[in-house]
Amino acid sequence: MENDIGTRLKALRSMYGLSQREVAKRAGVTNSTISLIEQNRVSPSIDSMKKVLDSFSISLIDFLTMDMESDEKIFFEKAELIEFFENGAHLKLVGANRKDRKLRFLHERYEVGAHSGDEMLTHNSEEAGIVISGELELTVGQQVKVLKAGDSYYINNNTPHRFKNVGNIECIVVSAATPPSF
Amino acid sequence: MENDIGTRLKALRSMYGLSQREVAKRAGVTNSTISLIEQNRVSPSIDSMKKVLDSFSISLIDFLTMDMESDEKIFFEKAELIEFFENGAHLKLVGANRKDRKLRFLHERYEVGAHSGDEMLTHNSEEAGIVISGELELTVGQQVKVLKAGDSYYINNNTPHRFKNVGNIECIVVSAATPPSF
DNA sequence: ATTGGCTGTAAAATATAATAGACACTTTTT
DNA sequence: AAAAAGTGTCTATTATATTTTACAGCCAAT
Repeated sequence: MENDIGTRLKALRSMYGLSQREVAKRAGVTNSTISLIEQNRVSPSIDSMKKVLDSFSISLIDFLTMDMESDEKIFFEKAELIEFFENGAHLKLVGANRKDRKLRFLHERYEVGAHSGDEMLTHNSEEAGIVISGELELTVGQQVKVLKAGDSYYINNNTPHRFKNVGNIECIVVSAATPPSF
Repeated sequence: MENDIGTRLKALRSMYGLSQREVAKRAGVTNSTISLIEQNRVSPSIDSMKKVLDSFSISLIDFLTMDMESDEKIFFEKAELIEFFENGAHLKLVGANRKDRKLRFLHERYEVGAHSGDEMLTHNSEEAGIVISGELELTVGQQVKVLKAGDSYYINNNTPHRFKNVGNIECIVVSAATPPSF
């Protein structure tokens, strides 16, 4: 990011939630100086700039190279998560736009009688989940269990498993796995 | 390296072999400014500093992080190369202090009748050399050749070879090999 | 030898950064 | 509600950076 000194300083200060006066006090300069720099009304001397950055305990190099804002989206409204259909369930992936995700975090919706299929699923990842509403029959290896709202599961790496909604209402599950398979 | 702005600028200018006036002209500042900065008499504004560095086409970040001087020694006087004895020859290795050398560059001196021994030498490296003075009998595999001043050789990887001074004066050879075995 | 050109530094003048104090607005406290 | 505290910006003043001009020293050319 190639923005000017003033914009950078304002962003940095905002990251720390400090006022210009607080930064100025810590840096041993006046708050007017901070204001003038942030407005790019002056080009600070290197010594002054260092004093200001010392109040954040960062170097001039770090200041010039750091990424001031992440464009990773943190909050998603319900309507924002795009639903897709896989393994008998309607799935919504949280953080689908994130680079280098370490998690696959899903909202799963099973209609009455829906199931993942006769074939067992296996993934090279650990998975955990919880039933939010409805009843889910979960088969893990040779074990079968009907999970109700509040019941949860944790499946190890490469363990065959499958799901089925055995209730009379749709079933909602929230699950997570790492590393992500998608 | 954590030295001050002035010292850094002076070192940078020296690397380019430019005068203060030439740098000033290119940067669009006065030579007095350059002088004052280099003496650390002033702390330049960030804008001024950038103008100066633009004349070298480097960024402030690069300026603050670059290594101003390499401690690799480039020139060695004759007396500086320490002589050691190996394989019948008195050897001097050029650049012995260099880290991560890719070359073994030797000055070799064979006394009259000296030789590398009955055993053939093999190295996992390619080697080339030239006879500076005297006569060297070089055996490479089954081939034998007497090399005089100006004659040279190139030996492939792992080819058995040996040397012998068959003249009546000491023989001088300069050789190089890569990758270096020492 | 003298002259000319190049080099970096110094002092005075000018320009700009930094300061001190005031202002208007917002938020919090009483 | 009013008062107090907090916020960033503005203006005039002070401090410091930058410029202009001059200087001394060194080296090369004549």
